Amino acid sequence: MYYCAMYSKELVKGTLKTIILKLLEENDRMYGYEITQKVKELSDGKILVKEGSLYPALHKLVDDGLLTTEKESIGKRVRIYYRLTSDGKNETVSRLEELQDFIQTISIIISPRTAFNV
Amino acid sequence: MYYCAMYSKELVKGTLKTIILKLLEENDRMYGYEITQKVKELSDGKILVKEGSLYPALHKLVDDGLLTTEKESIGKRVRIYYRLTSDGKNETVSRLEELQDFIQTISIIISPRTAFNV
DNA sequence: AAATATTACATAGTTTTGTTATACATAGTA
DNA sequence: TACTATGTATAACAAAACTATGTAATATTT
Repeated sequence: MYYCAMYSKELVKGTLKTIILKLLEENDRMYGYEITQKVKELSDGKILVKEGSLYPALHKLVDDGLLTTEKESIGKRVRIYYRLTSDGKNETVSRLEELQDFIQTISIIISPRTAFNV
Repeated sequence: MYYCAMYSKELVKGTLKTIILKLLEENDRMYGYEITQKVKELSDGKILVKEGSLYPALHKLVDDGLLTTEKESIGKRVRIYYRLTSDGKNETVSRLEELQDFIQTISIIISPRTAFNV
């Protein structure tokens, strides 16, 4: 499982935590594997989150007080659900605003410019 | 001078080389300092490329055969112009396509979803 | 019944990328 | 004189994600 199958590694960097926060904003609570599948689905298989990326990121978000965890037993298996804290909700909003602004800036830079519109 | 003044560091990562290539695609040849100023201008001061980011990136692009250099003396000062090679032109096109595709994917992921449009 | 794939979490080691800080040097301005 | 702008350069460090690996339960296929 790869965080990036279609896109070069560098390109995708820095968006994972924001994506996690965004998904938790609209899904109340999710567990790790569920997040990987949701990203895969939404990106049409173009972004495949690896465990080696996901779990460190989730643990960091918990350490930073943005997420809380709830352990749940599914048969003999343990599942760890993640949920946004109040701080996490605020952080999600500001990170999404930043990402949207960044996308707009990058779009301007890489959009074609000619002698007419410079 | 910072590569990222307004945006969190992680977010901006991975786009610098593509930005450099794009600027050289439309400007025939540019020197380092000129690139930093152009990015600053186009991003409205939101992306400030640092020397420590720029020159290693430029050298890497030269090593990879995507750019060639031309030294020029301006008074007693030496200025190094960079220009796309044939490979560099091809690489620019594919990198721009990839970045545009990626932006679209990310936009889908972070766009609001409700019970109505899932 | 055995083999394989999927679900589910976890981490050590490495690589990539960019930043911070610093260095050298010329030219213009307060 | 000191500061700012122009101009190139690199060593040391930090952040982020990847590769590879490990454990283990469940479901599916052969």
